[in-house]
Amino acid sequence: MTVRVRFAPSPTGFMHLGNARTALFNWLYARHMGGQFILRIEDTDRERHTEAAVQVIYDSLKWMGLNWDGPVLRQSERLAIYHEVAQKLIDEGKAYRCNCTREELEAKKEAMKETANHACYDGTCREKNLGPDCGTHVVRFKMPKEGESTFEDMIQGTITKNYKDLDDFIMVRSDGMPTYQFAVVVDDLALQITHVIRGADHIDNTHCQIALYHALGKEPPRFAHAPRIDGLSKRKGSPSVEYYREALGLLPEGLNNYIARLGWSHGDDEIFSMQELIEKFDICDVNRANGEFDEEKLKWVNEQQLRLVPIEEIADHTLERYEKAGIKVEKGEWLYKLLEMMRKRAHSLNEIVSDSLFIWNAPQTYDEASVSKHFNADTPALLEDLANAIQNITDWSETAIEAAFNEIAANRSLKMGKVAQPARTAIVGIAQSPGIYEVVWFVGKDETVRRLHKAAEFIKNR
RNA sequence: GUCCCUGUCGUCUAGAGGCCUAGGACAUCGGCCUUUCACGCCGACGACACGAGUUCGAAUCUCGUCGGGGACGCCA
Repeated sequence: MTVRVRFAPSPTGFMHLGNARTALFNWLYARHMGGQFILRIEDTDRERHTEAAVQVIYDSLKWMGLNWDGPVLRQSERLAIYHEVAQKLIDEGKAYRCNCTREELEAKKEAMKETANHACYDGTCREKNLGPDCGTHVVRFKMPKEGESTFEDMIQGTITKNYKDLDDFIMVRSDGMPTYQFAVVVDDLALQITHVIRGADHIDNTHCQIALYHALGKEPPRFAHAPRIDGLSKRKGSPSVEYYREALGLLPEGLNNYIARLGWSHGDDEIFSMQELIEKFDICDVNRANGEFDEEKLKWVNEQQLRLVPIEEIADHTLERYEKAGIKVEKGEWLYKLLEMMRKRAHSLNEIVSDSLFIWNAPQTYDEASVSKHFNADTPALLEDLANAIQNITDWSETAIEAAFNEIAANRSLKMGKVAQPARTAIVGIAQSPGIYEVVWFVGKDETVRRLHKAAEFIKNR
């Protein structure tokens, strides 16, 4: 039997990192097993469900590289089926209508909290056999009263619960919409889902759902409940995928790698390509305890990925960012060479772009600390000599540029730092950049010469 | 309150009774490299929650205690 898993988010308007990991685990398991990964949108009820919110899910998944198989299932389009199944269960005496009002329920629940240790529905309508004409009503599932419910979770192991602690949960609301609890089972059955991989907050629900499967005469799928990710909600903006893509400028491989390793591991391995993740991931290897989110490590993992992915991909991710910065670049050898230079030292895609803008934009001002450290009365002459040496270069290569620098340093008996740092400050605006020869090469001969003279003037006029 | 799950360095984890004086990674601290920043390299610090068992032997098995998380919606 081929593995069929699904990711079933409700469109809340942003992709929470916990959800993203659930999606990743499902996707990895499907790809690892040669199975299928289905996307389902849980949009029963809820005013907040907008198309924009649905689009966020698509965008996040696409960016992460988690492609889904087949059409997307929308719960809102399946109301007839839910009603049909509900009716069948009522006819078989496995579900019943309940016309208790919310107020009555509320009161009973309060009363029960005083006397009993749990607050289940008291079963007022359970044996009434109410017909469709009983007024405003919901449909409840008739939960077994005796014994216990047990299942083997692929991550958590054996999980047991007494039926007496389980409720006659509502399957169909009074407005006719199915509840999550009910719709999941109907849909997972329709989609022939074999493995349900989701967050651990659904563990208790699982017993209800398994009871439903049995009532429908079906075998439940296998369940795997992944632990939660802690430490996200306190940080502003950071729980969503968009934040890591935009504000932090991460590579999807970086986020995926980190998120996969949070709660899952493969020996001492830390860095995985997507392909390696698919090969090595197994849902059984996921840990049981909650994990604490650590942005520092995320950044480090991302840095490693920044050095590993194909340079063309780095280009794809930076093109738009350059455009936003007002720079027009095209994919090609020159850009790849630039990105190779930048990726070795950058921590994010954003940094690759922002730290390389000096190539197009001459410094408007000079960093104060760099100025006081590297500019002095002798500097103008030095920079002008250097400008002349560079002006005389005939073959524009890094070797030639290096030779020019060496010549200046030798003539003046200066250590290279005494030449390179003032030059760097003059050309970049700050005394921090990639190797100075590379920098000069990218800035270009004429522009370098211009900037050197300009800085010399600046120092003289101070 | 009731129920469910969970507990190895600050954090992510390796570990499936002897290989563990507990390994790796991030962070931190120190050093090296170097024309700067960063990278990289080397080193240091640092944990089996606690208490009883079982066993020749326990981080690994059992029970209890304490701690952490979750569920108790006509939300998903």
